[in-house]
Amino acid sequence: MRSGQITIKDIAKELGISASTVSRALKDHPDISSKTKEAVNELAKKWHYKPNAVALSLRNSKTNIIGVIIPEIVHHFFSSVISGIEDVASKAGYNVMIFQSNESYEREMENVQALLSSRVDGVLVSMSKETKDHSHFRELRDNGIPIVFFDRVCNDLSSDNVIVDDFAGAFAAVEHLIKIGCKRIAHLSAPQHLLLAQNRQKGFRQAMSKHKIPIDENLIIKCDSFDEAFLKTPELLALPEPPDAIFAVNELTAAGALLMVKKSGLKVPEDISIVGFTDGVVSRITDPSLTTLEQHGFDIGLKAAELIVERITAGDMDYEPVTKVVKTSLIVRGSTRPI
Amino acid sequence: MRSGQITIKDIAKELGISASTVSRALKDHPDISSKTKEAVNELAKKWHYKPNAVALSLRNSKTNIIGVIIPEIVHHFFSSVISGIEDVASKAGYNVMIFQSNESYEREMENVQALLSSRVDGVLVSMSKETKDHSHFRELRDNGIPIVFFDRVCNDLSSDNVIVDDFAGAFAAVEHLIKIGCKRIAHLSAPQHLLLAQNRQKGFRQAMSKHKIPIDENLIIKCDSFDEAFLKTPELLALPEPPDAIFAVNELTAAGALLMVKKSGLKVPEDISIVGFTDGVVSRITDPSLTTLEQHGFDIGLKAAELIVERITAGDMDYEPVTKVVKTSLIVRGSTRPI
DNA sequence: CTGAAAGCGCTAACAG
DNA sequence: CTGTTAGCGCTTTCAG
Repeated sequence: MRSGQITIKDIAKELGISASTVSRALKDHPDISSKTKEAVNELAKKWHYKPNAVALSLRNSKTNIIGVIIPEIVHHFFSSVISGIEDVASKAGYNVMIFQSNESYEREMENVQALLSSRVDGVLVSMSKETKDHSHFRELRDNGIPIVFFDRVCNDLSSDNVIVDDFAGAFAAVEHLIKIGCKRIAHLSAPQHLLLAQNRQKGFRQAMSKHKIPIDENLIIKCDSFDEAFLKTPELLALPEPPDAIFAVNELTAAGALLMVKKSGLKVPEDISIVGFTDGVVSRITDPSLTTLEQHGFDIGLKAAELIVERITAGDMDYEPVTKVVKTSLIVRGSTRPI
Repeated sequence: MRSGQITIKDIAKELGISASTVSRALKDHPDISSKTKEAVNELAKKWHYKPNAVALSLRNSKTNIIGVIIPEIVHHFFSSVISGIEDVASKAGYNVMIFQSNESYEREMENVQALLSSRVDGVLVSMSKETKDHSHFRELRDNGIPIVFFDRVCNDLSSDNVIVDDFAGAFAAVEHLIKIGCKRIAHLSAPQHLLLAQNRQKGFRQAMSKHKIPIDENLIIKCDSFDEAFLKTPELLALPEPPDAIFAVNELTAAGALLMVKKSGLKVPEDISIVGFTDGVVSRITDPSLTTLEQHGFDIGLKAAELIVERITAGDMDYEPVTKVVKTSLIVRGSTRPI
C-alpha cells in the first residue's frame, strides 16, 4: 500500500486526466461531463479519497477549527460547556481544539500562542483565575481572530461574552433563603476580581437589603472549594452568632459545607439551609441533595459556539460586541427547608 | 492594519531579502550572517511573527495534532483522561482535537472521517457502547494513522490499548466485601460486549469462587446508570433473599443504589455494603461516601498520549501492539462496614 | 552567505 | 468540456 493518503493527483493520474478536472468533478461542477464525474467519483469512493483539510486550510486561509481555552476540563460545568461547543461546532463543520490553562496565566499565554500558530478561525475562552492582563487576547483580535469569552469574562476588554446571570441567580437563591425564614445568611465567595464572583455577591447583598436584613460582614468569606469549605465552615459555625443558612458560590463548596455542618452535629435543613451554584452530579447526590442554581453549562457552550461561528462567517472584525446572558434556574431540593 | 497574519514573505519584503533567507535566519541556520539573523529576528519579534502551522503541516505531512474520540466529555473519568492527554500532548508539542461520539456508532464514524480529513498524526479512542464493527478504525490505520484505544477497547482488532485492570480491581473489591463478612453480593453490570464489563464481572465471579461463595445469578443484573439503579435496586431488595452487598460497575450506579437502599429504610453500611468503580467527585460526596476503585483516569490519559506520541515519532506502522494496564486502587470509605 | 525554484494538496482564473 | 498555471506559507535542494 502507498504511504500517506490518497490525493486528487493519484486519481488524476489513474484516470489520465488533470487534477483540476478531478477537483471539479468531485464538487459536481457543471462544466464536467457526467461520464468523467462518474469515473472520478467511483474511483474516489473505491480508494476512500478524503480531501486534505490541511491543503484546503492553506488555500482558503480558513482552518475550520475553533480553539477553546478553559481553566480545567475536569469540572462538570466546563465539560458541559465543551460538550455544547462540540455539538454546535461539528454541526457547523468545525473541529474543536482544546487547551487547558490549569488556572495559570503563563499557560494561558502559551495556549494563545499555539492558537495563533494553528491559525484557528475563532477562539472561545474562559479565563484563568490568575489572569489580570489581557494583552494576549488582544493579540488574537489584532490578528483577525474573533474571540468569545464565556463564564469567566474580561471586564475591561470590550468583547463578546456569554455569561450566566450570576446576579439574578444569587438574588433568587438568597431571596429563597429569606422566604423560608433564614435571617443570618453566610456567603462563601470566590476571589473578587472575577466578574462572576462580584455579581454573585451583589445578588446576595441586594436580596438582603431588599428584605431589610442587616448584612454581617463576618458572614461573607472567601471560600470557593471543597477543601476550603472543610476549613472555613467550622469557623463560621463557631461564631457567637452562627449562620442559619449558607449560600455558596459553587457546588463543591456547598457540598463541603454540607458535610461539615452535618459532621458538627447540626441538621440540614432543620438547623441550617444550604444553597449552592451550578447543578452538577454532585448536587443531586449529596444527602440531603442540594438546592442550587442550574447554570446550564451546555447552553452556554451552545450559545458561545453559535456566536463565534457567526463572527467567523461574517468575516468582519469590526463588530459591536454583544453579551449574551443565560438565565439560571433555582432548583429547590432537600438542603433548604420547606416554607 | 493588514488582514491575516504576518508571513515570512512580509518580513523578507520589508528587509529586501528573500523568503528563504528569512526562513533560515529564523531557525538559526549556520550559513546566515549574524547581521541578517539579527535583523530578521528583531523584525519577527516586533511584528509578532508566528509560523503558520498549516503551511508547515502541508509541507511536512505532519499536523502535530492528536485526535481524541470519546463517548461523552461530561463524565469525570473521561474528562480526567482528556486532561492527562492534553498535558502530555502540549508538552510534546501536539495539539488536541476533541470529538464526542455520544455513544453513537454513526457519530463515531463521522468523527473518524473528520479525523482522516484533518490528517491528524494519531488518534486516541474510547469506543462508543454501540460500536461492534471496527472497520472505520481499520481505515485509520490503513492510512498510516496510529491508534491507541483506552478504557473501552476493541477485542478483535489487534491494537495498542491502555486499560484499567478491571479484573484485578473487581476482584479486590469483591474480596474486600467478602472479608468484611458479606455473603450475598449483587453485581450491577454493564453490557457484556464491552471488554471492561466482561472483566469486571470475571473479577467478581473469581473472587466469589475463590472464597467458595455460591453465585446467585439473580444477583447479577445489567444496570449501569444512576437512573437505572433507581429502578433496579428496589427489585433486588425485594428478592426473597436480598443481597447484603452491592458491587456496582461504576460510580453513578453505586450512588443511585446507595440512595435507593437508604430510601428503602435500610442502613449503609450496617445492612448493606456498597462498592463502586471510578473515584470521581461523586464517590467522595455521597453520605456515607463510597468505597470504590480509583481508576486513575488522568494516568490513563498520560499513558495513552505517551504511547501515541511514541508511535507517531517512530513513524513506522509495522509495530507490535502493546497493552498497558493501569492498576486500580481500592479506596475504602464509609459505604462498606469495617472488618 | 544568499537567491531562485520546486513542491506539499487543492482550487480558480484563464485559456483553449 | 478540459488542461495549464499560479498561489496559499514554508522549507530545502541546487546554484551562484
